[in-house]
Amino acid sequence: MTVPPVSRRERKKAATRQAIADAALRLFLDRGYDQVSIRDIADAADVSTTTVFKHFSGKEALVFDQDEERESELVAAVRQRAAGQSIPDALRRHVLDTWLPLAAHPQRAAFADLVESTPALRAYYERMWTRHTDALSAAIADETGVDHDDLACVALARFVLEIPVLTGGRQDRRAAVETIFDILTHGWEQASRR
Amino acid sequence: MTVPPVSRRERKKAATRQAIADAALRLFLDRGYDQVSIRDIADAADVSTTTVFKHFSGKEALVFDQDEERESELVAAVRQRAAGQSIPDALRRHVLDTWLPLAAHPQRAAFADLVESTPALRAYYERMWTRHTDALSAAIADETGVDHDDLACVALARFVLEIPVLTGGRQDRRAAVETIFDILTHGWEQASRR
DNA sequence: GGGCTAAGTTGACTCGTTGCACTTTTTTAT
DNA sequence: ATAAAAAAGTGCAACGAGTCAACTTAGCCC
Repeated sequence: MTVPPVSRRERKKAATRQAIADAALRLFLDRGYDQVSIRDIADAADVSTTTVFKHFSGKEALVFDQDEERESELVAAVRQRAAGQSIPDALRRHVLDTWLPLAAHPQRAAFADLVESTPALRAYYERMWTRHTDALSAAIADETGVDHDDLACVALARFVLEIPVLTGGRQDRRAAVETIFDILTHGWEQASRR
Repeated sequence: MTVPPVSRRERKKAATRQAIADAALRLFLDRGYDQVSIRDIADAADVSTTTVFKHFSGKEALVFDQDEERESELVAAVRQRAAGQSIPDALRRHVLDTWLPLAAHPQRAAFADLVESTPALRAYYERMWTRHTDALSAAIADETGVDHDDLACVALARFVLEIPVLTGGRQDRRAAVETIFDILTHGWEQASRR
């Protein structure tokens, strides 16, 4: 997975970052997002408030600690897809194989509740995904051999990234993902038939 | 359009609201969103900062003064569509006829720049539209005769509401809207064939 | 050991936003 | 018409998020 930090300095840095994230999540789950101030978190992690912001870009980022690398995985899923596989199918596979397991984690229930019940976190969560629209649509356009800002590619990318939000809180997530991809696949085939 | 306020009180209220919105827009276009504080706006409109928040829910809402009634129009476009017209076609008509003229306004250029160049405003703009997902998808589900939380309906609603963001800043907006609806229409027909 | 750099601290500050207590204006009921 | 209720607005103080600049500390490298 992630390479363990080498120097003592980097190890300590990672440790404080983790301490902050842990304290934050514990307090959030305990009291609710809005009832916890940055100062509370800093105190619990035994650091100053400014240090918190040195490690995290804002209060919302404390909740979604393990982001990153999703974008590159997504782009890779398109670029290195099996020969003869269509782009929507490659994305479908990737979503089913990679995103679904994440949502299945057991302790995820309380976490999902927290996000769902806090408007600021809902908004941040949505943006987190759609932020990758440009990278994904560029990859799709490249592989399709069309212009980089081709609208059909942008739309496909955007709609795929909308999946976590749309399927969130459903009982049968797998079926939900399939439903969306049925729509996207047929729409896409039509659009690229020109 | 909007009925003129009846009582003197409502007239005055509307006047101060307008004064605040005008001052805000002027200052924003002049100096940029982040370089203008609520206190600046309050001073320019000659009211107190608390009064500003009595009229607007937050700083971002000052920029998008004329929201509202879009949701009901959208729902009506689906519910009262011409006999024999499919739901995606009705939505396509509504988007082309109602949303495109709005984007064509001349003074809209500087305004669009402001929104585009300010992350907080971009985010607010996107939420503004997707906020209507529930109402629209409920209408679609009703008209289709399926369950209220049918995923295909939610997806269609969401994707339609994504159109302003996706087509923003394109040279030929009309063509862009048509492209998206081509995708959605074909996907939808497939999904509802069960 | 000594200099360099990055992590962390401290405290003051800005800004969005809310709560509270108070005045003024408008509406409504008597 | 007048008193009471309701609504709009004001001023002020406060809170929390986030930034900034100056400083201390600790790990790194020669």
